[in-house]
Amino acid sequence: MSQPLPADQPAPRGGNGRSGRAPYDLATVLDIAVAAFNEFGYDATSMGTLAERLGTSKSAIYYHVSGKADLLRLALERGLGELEGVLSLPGAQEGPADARLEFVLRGAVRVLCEELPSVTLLLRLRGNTDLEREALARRREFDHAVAALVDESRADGTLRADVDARTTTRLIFGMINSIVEWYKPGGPLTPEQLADDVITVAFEGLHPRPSA
Amino acid sequence: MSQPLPADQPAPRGGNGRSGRAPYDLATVLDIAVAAFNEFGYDATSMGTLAERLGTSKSAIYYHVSGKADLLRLALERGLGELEGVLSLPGAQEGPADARLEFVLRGAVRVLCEELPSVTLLLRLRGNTDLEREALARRREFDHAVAALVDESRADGTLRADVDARTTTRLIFGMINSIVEWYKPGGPLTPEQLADDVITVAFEGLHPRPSA
DNA sequence: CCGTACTTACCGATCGTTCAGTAAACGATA
DNA sequence: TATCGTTTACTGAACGATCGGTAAGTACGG
Repeated sequence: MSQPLPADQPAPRGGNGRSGRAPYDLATVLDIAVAAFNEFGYDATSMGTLAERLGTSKSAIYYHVSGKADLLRLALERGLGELEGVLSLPGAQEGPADARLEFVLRGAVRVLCEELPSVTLLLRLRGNTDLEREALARRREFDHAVAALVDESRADGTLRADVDARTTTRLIFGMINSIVEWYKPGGPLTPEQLADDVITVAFEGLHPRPSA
Repeated sequence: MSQPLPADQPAPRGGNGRSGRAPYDLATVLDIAVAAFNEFGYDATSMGTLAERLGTSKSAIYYHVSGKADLLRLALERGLGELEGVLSLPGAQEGPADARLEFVLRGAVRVLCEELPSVTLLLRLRGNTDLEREALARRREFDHAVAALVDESRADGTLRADVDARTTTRLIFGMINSIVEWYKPGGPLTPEQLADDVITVAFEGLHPRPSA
């Protein structure tokens, strides 16, 4: 059960024992679980709470997943997969370094907004277990790829060189990653508009430009 | 025991029962606890782990504090107090809005670096208990004060107006708050240098300026 | 009558916390 | 200086609650 990410089961229709409600599929259980993990924190979320929110018993969850860690694994896989996918897009591999950097940053903002719950979970990991440490390692690889683009852009003269490259990368990621703390999908701010704002603030700063 | 923050007890000297080691004071227990909370997360840190790191028994901790929540409360009080202190400094209350904004942002960076453990704890709260929610409310008040400075600066024309003020404030805070995820005190990067870098990136952006 | 999707009942482990007891140091007294 | 009572700073065992997870049984559609 629940290995790589089935994405969609054949849409079960029948009723369960007690009521006319449709049975849960893995996606539903996962959505509820990730939402709860983000609300209370992974460790502070009990399987009992999850069951309560699903309207079932604790053990019913174990029919769909092998355990609490499995829920975390599936969620992290979704977020990390999408994030890594940005790097393999053509816009991240062709063209001048600063254009690729902007493309990847825009892609990161887009994935953050589209996969908000799972990426939120990913960004709050503490590395307590092997599973968490593996996810953090993959996240760090993504950071390194962006850091490499920053280095290239600095060498090209399209990025300022009076601030340390490492610091620059971290501050920019800090800005982007903080989106998960306040962005509400469906609100007035679209992911595209937010990406524009992030790029504007990151590259041009808060001070008004004569050229802009 | 352990009410507002005694700051320093009269430095006990005697040995305890089992060895020649000096007894712990509240400050030591608090330091170890906050470090562990930041490493594993508050909920994932057990009193047993704390005791192990202190080299004592679980119950010994209860001689110094009333419980796990008390350790959290004391740590949050330290971080919040320092952060709020920045707002009452003269530089935050006199002069043009953009200068006050820069002063507060520099102050926030300084407090983050100086009180790294307690501020880190503060920034990772999920609001599961009344205690946590109260701390989050105080943190939000600080954010609002900065947002007001952003509004003023925009009205003065010293901050760009083509990005939403709320978004601006959040992105800047995202940048600054992310410092707790990677800053190592005692390293080559001093708090002052870091504050300079933050101000540079925030106000002037990553693109090189003709004027700079 | 078989697979699906649960149910109730329960397990051992661990959680934060409490409690009774105590060894060592200190201050006062004689 | 020897003795005594108090305070300080713990120890070790145990508490009830809750944790993640399991075993066995079962209603229902096909």
